[in-house]
Amino acid sequence: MSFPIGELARRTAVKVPTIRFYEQIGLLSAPPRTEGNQRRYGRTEVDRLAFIRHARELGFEVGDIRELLAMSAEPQASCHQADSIARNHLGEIERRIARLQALKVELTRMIEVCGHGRICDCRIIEALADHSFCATDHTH
Amino acid sequence: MSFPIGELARRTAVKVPTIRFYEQIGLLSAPPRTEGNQRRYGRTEVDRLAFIRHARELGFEVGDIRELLAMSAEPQASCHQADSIARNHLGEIERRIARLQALKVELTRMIEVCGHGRICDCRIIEALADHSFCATDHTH
DNA sequence: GCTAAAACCTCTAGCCACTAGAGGATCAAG
DNA sequence: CTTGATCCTCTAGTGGCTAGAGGTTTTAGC
Repeated sequence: MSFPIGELARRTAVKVPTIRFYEQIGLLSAPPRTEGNQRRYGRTEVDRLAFIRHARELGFEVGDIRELLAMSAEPQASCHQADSIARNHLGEIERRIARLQALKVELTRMIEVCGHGRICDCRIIEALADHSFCATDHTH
Repeated sequence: MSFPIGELARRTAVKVPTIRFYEQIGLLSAPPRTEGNQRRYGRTEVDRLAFIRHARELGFEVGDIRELLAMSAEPQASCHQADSIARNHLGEIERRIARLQALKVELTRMIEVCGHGRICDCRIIEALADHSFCATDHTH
């Protein structure tokens, strides 16, 4: 019914120092303590921490998670905001994918033209030195 | 022929504090100074910094760039190492793309099932709370 | 009841690649 | 010789943890 931090870590697959860190930044509230000052957790914290972990795995930032948690505490409110956070995040991920794919094209091209000889003939170093060799715009 | 840090920043589109930071971590060597202790740069530094910037834009880490710079200083050596750094980096990018695409699938699915009603009916919050709703494995 | 080991505690510092700001010196133009 | 832009160093902050020091509490076995 009441267990220490290591057990919470095992149940949620979140490391012990990370749990303490989440408490420090206010994602988890401070749990009751034993007389000897050790944290004791219950079922509630397992659920909340699993939620946090899952959202982090999906790439949500801590700020987003904070808002999502606040929303889930108000089940009568509109879910419009949750939807909007998720959509923004999706947009961000799509932008990252696009950028990485541009980089991939460029790197592949660079590697293909490598003569596998000496540095002085190598197009990799040359391509890095001169942006004008590039086909795509990979500036931030 | 010899210009201050702001001019180097303008020519390479690298910010002034970043240039000083690169000097601090040894990516750029310390340039000569005026009597009044201000840095003065020349053509060499423009090229080197442009190389660094381009490699960073392509997502290479500072450690990689250090090695690539060392290689470009030895034009007679084999370019095998440069090739290997670039290939590793490409692999890393491909892994990141794959992961982001899995996240995208999951997020899209989450957003589609949002009922646009109240939090208590919203599948976004529910999906975040329970990993078993997920179709793909997006654990690290 | 006692001992030993495992788990817990707090606190500080480190990671990466910068970025921001304070507080002061120097430079170039007019 | 003044003014304003640019330069200097230094410290601290960003995000999301992770690692380690140095010490205390808990728990299991005897």
